Amino acid sequence: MELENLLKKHFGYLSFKTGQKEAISAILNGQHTLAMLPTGTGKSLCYQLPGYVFDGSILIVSPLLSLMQDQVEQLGRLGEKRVVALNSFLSLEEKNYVLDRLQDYKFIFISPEMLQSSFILQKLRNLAISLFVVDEAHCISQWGYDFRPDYSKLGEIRKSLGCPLTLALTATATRKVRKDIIQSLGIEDAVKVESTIDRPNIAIWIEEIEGYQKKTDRVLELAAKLEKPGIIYFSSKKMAEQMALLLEEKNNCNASAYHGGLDQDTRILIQQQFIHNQLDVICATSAFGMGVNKENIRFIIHFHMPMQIESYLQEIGRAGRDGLASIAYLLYSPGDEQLPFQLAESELPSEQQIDWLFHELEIGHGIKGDALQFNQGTQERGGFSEVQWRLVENLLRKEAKEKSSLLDCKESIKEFVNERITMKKKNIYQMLQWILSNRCRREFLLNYFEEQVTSRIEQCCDICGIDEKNYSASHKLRKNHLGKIEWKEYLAGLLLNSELRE
DNA sequence: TATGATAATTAGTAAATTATCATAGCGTCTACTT
Repeated sequence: MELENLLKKHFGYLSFKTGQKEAISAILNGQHTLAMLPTGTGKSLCYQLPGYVFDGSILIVSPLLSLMQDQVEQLGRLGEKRVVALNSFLSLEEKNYVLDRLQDYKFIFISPEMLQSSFILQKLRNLAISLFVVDEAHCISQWGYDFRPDYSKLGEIRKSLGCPLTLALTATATRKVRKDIIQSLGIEDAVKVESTIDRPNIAIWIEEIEGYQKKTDRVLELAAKLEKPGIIYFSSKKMAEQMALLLEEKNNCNASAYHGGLDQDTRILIQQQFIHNQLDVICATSAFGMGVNKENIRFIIHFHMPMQIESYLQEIGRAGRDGLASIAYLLYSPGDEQLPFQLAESELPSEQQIDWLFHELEIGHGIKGDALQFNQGTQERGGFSEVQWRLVENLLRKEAKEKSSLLDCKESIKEFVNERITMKKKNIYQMLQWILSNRCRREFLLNYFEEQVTSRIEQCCDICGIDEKNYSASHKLRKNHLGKIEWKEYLAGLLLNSELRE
């Protein structure tokens, strides 16, 4: 059957979006594929459609529980019942039930952590997997080295599953990250489907603002003026909370904070409220956004700078999925880069901590046979954070297998940590360089992803010049003058603006 | 978590030491698993 017919039959669409057809054709040809498709262009279709062509099951590695739930529901709405998410939401009974009937499921979603369970892996080995999918594959590169080490083990997992046909999906990956993904998964011969990272309907505006208080005032001003809904990104949970309160008090707008420190239920609730237009503004940390399919987000403000250009693009990419004009502000105060630098260092263990740990190992809290055993509380006494400890444990286990002496182990762990810190710092410097540059913002970003500017757009960036009025709430009112006018909100906005000027 | 203001304590009723409390603080992100 023609691909278009399949598309119509199972999904009700008449034509493919950019890149979808190329990726799907490659998969159906039996070629490993790395597909870099812009956000909101239906990446999931790239494995859903082949699911109806292939006989076996599709195994999808997904980074977030909420993302898995979303995908399960989405497939459910399309009338597909053979879907399951294998994660900790399942009770033990449910999990056993599912594991006993794996072959009955067409689409199986799973986290990289779950794949580390030998019991589950054994069950999966007995299953006919026709396609192994890594969704949000840049996580391999972004998280795999330290934050979620299980991401870096997907290549091994894939091998132990018999090297099934593989599809890696992502929206933003530099050439280096793409290479990293391909190497890590062991799919060197993969077909690459690459589309531009440019989002012409998102204007980019960078503003240098002296001091923290002025920045706060500017955010309040922007949030009052700009057409909503919008997201404001922070690198601090506390700041996100404070700003949400300020927005509610001073701007009388529906705002809420969102960060990893909130419990699961609250997070789901806030995300739902935002998607259903009950909230105008989300004050978030980097925890918010992945898998949030909201079409009409009109602005993104960065109160703090992200730690790398890829993260910035992912975050602003959440605006304007409907194709309408949207704007991304980044507010920079000299010295802001200190925060990401400190974060980068605190994620990894220090040299002293590593020395201390190896001293512990030498004096007998050491290696028994193959197993590394630490006394309880070693993590605490060494002052290791959860992330640092996980990283060290993982590295030790890996290095102990390969290296003969403790000293060799120590040196190679130090080397690894140094390399990571250098990498992270380099990323921050590049971000900073972009902020401080006076070249066209878009051109710089495109070049960073080794793309060229093909055409100049009218509403580009602060360097090329844009008309800020295009993005204000009152502009929308004029534009929709013949339609429904929400006077109450309009007047409230005017009032707030005049209050702010005083 | 340090800082500073105020209060309480003490063989010595004036001044130094210690206790208590409120407050500001260059600011610290990301997920899965039992």
